[in-house]
Amino acid sequence: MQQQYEPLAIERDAQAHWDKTRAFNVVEDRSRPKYYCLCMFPYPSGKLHMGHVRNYTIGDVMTRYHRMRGFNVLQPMGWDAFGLPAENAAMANKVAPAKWTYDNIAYMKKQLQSLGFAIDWERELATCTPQYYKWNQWLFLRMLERGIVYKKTGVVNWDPVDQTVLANEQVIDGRGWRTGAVVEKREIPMYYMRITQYADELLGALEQLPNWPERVKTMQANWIGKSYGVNFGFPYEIDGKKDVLRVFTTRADTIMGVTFNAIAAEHPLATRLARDNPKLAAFIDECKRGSVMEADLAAMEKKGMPTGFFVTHPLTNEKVEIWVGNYVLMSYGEGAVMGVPAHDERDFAFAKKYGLPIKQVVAVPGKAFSLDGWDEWYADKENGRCVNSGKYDGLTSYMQATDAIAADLKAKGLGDKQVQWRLRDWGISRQRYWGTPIPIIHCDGCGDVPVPDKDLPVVLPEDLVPDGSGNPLNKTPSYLACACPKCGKPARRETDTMDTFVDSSWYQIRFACADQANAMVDDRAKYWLPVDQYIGGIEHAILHLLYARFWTKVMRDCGLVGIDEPFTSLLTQGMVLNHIFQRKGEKGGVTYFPPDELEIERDAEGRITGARARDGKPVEYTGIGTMSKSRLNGVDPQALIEQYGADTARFFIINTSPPEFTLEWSDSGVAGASRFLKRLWAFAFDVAALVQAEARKRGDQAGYVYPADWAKQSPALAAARRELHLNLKQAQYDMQRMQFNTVASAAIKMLNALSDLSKSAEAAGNPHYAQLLHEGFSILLRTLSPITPHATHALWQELGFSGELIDAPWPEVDERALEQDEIELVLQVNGKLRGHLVVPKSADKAAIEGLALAHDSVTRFTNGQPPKKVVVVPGRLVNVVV
RNA sequence: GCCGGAAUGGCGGAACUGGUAGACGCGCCGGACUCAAAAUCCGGUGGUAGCGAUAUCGUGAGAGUUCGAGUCUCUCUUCCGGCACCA
Repeated sequence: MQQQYEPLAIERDAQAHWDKTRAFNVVEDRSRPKYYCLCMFPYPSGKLHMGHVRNYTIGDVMTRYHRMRGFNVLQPMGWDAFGLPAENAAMANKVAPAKWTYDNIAYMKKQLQSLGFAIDWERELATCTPQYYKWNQWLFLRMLERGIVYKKTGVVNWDPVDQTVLANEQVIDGRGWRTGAVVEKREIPMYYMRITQYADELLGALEQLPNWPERVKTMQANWIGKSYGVNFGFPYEIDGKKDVLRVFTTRADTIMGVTFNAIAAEHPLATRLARDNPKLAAFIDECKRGSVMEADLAAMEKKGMPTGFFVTHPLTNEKVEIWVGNYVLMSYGEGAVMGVPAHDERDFAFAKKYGLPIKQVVAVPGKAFSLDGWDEWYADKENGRCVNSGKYDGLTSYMQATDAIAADLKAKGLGDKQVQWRLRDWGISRQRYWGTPIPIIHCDGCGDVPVPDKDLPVVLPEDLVPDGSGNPLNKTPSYLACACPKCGKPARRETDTMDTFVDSSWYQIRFACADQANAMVDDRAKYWLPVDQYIGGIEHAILHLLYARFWTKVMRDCGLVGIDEPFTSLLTQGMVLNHIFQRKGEKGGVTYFPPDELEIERDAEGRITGARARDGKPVEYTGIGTMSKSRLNGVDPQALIEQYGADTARFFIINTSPPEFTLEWSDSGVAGASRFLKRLWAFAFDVAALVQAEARKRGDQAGYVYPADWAKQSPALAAARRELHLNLKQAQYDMQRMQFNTVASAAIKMLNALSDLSKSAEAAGNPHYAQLLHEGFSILLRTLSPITPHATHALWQELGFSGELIDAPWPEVDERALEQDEIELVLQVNGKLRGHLVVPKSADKAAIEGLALAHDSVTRFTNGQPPKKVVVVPGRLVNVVV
């Protein structure tokens, strides 16, 4: 072994060893508790970025730590391999998406392996393989049978030049990203998954996820958006036909105050009324156009136009005019709202603007209603009573009146209480090539026919190269042509593919049995599921995590898995940030500069003020932000590993910030991490030499019997050993609560304590000094091993510890090492620190009080007067109150 | 607007159940080694006053509870994230 720290060689050897011994390949073992640690799998975009490295390092620390604690740990890895970027790359490079994707996977896998993650690579999967997506198709068909999948028309972005459907991210300022053509909205048939059927459970079960971050649960709850109210209708007659205008309201108690109704521009009634009203038609057009401009939406002025058409109030039979309002959303509720200006702030503003009547129907005692301006209490649900409301007068408005009014509406057959959700069903059809084929065949005679199970998978041809003008599957007769499974006549295959969120909704389940060719899941899933710890970016807080939860519940209801929730614990890691440097051009353009190519300038206190580029000219410092390609402030993990090694990269990432915080990149911080590992390495070799020399002197190799009472041997040794075990105790606690940065700190402190001891005079001649270093390194290397597995693996052998480090148990704290014969207490007078007091361990409260009161630091402040009170906190402090 | 989170030295951050604020790392300052630089090692490093022991102020602001508050309660400010003409 090299005395020089050469991370690349050390890491290569350790990785080769783990690989050869299949160290991280796991099988079900009921004799041990299992621990399934999963990081969100990467999209194979080409190469790893620092966010990946951080994500997988955090996961690896957890994996290795739990392994040491005796768990049977599964950490798998796979590839979220379908998706749009492959098609874009294909167009740019004229390579098939399949080849591009598989090449990227091969490269990124090498990168992951060079970081030394404890991954079971035998379970590796890629979602773009038929072995995987067959089961997307299979479950799709089961969902179709159960009515969870259904077909309806949906709106898509249509590029009229390329004759293709665009994803939302391909629409820039309302225009196609390639053609610049104004994007049109088109209605096409699509498949939907009835996630709304599970809305209640998806919302309610959030409470049973105590180990999910609060904000993720809140985001999901908002997204699902449950509200209680009443759905009812205003009868009307048009073209000789009777109908009702349905609205949803959370304030049914204010129905008696309705003075108008507003409907969305896209509402069918609006379309009908515009037929004989050109002014209205123009207004509706304006509304539809306006809504495209997302940015203005929030600040948009509330506008409306009367239609001259009246509906009947269901309880008073009064006539109520319909308005078209630009603020009414077609996509929420019924696309129509009742207008109660007296008790809704927005309606109030609308009524004032257009001179509509305002009718108070709720009163709060002691508050006066005025038409002059809005007051918060007008919308008070808690304290109001109904007024001007006929038979409802006097009822407490929200509770009693809502019930009474809903009952009356129900009796008339015009409405009832209803729960309204913001959540929509999940449209999964994508008019794209690089995705899971939807297993449907279109037959002129039989309609849409599901592909029979025996014909699965419907295999996606891998040699097509998209050119941007629509889905290439539509131009591939060999794919399109098929026989109808029902009647046998020639038919046409569906060419839409599934949303890639489908792929990632259940990969965590497939990892349990990735090699199972005959079923979607098998019994092994029962052992491994659910995932004990899931780790990934906050950007997936809503969609991915919600879809995965939904999918798990569907699989449960199909009898495929026995769990309700896929992820027991969730950790959302923070983003990786770096400094941003730029120079503004004469024409206002901005040029960015990579931080590592600049001479950084700092002020007297070390703050960055600016920089100088290689051309000698100044560059402006604009602060920190996420690493991004466009801002050139990304750090390439590959270069980092090549320069410093994986252990340094891992140690820096773990040590610099807690996992959930953002991580600010710092080149000097990386250098610091490297310095620590070099110091560890060099000191370990000194210790190894000393230990071997001692063993030779003793003439036995049998190892050590540590002395029972270190304190008697030497105060310095006892103090160092105490420091060691104190830090171990801290590291243990911090591992449990996933605050890994302080685990790294504890390891540094352990090394500092041992190396300080090596410089003390007391250590030199002490017969137990080598023993303490030996014990110290056995603890230090194990504490550090989840973070920097390679260097610790090599040093474990160098120091002659038995077995392999990855099989060594997590070290145990020796509580006796923490005990002290004398304890230093903090002396406070009136809560302020005034000095320190050393007392024997055995001293009781009275004795401590006596010593404290006699202490100089106290008598200085007491002026001989007796104290009002003395607070003694055992083992901590004495506070004298005067 | 609503919901969630946060605010601690020059910087990242530590302080678990209220009990020595600033651990550890980075940066900075000084020193050693060197012809010199890099690397490495040693020492210092919240502000103010003082040669010093020490005093005093100090965890976004203000109040409160307490012998004692970064930590608990209330009010406010700022920042970050999410959602939102949601009926």
